[in-house]
Amino acid sequence: MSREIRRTMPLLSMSIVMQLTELSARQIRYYEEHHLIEPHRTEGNRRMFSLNDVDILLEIKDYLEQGMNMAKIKKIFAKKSDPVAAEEPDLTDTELRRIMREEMRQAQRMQKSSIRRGDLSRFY
Amino acid sequence: MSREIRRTMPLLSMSIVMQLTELSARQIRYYEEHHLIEPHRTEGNRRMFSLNDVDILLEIKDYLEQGMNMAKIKKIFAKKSDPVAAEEPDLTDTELRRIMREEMRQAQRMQKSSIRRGDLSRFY
DNA sequence: TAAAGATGTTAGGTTTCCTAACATGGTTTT
DNA sequence: AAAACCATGTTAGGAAACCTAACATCTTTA
Repeated sequence: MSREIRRTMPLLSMSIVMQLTELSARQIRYYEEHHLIEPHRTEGNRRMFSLNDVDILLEIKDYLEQGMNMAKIKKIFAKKSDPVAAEEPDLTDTELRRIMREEMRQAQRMQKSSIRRGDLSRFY
Repeated sequence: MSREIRRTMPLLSMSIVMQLTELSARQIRYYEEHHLIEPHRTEGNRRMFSLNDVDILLEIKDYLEQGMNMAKIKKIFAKKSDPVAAEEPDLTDTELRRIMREEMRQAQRMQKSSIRRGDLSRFY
């Protein structure tokens, strides 16, 4: 049957994606600006999202809540879709510096959290 | 996770249901009038359909293409959702007569088609 | 020929979405 | 500390999609 629902079919309007993800329209459009999603467009230029888009948005939301910034998140997705080309990123200087900063922050966070998780406090 | 997509979640706007089913908006609204579907409404009164609604619409379309009329189709769905109460239908006389007519026509069709399938023509 | 059924079409109004711009409150950078 | 940047909010003006209600049309039935 061709009546199957594919993850990439553009089925969903802005409003329901907002509901499903609990993101604002502004946020969703902003992430599109950064090419993290590329929703389909109707003839009348309205965005139509796929279930896949929703998944990506939820992932983005998760990263943001963990304190990552756009630059870092972009890098993650770039690595996912093409782990090789991700070695030599074509990012602006500013973005690069941001990423490195974020990288360090993440490292710190990992330390802290793993201490909590593993309860290594006895070593201090 | 509550991130699961349920068949009954009202996710789909009119336009994409039109695409998925190849029915006109007029038709879809008409079938709603006859209570074959009951799409959810947004705060702004726009219909939102579930995947389940789409299935039902496709089923309706199928029946229509087989030559059934609304009255018959309604009866089929009534029987499905409540096979017992379907015994004593509270339909208008007109609808009832329509159904009986349709019933006979279906009987004829069944005969014809089963003849073709089983190739009983040798008995004639 | 008139009634009923199923769908098309049109009109006028409302909701949802669009882009573009400016506003804002944190962070960085200088 | 001032300037720049990031991520998001907000607003304005316009267009697309949708709504209901009514009338039109074509088939089938009475």
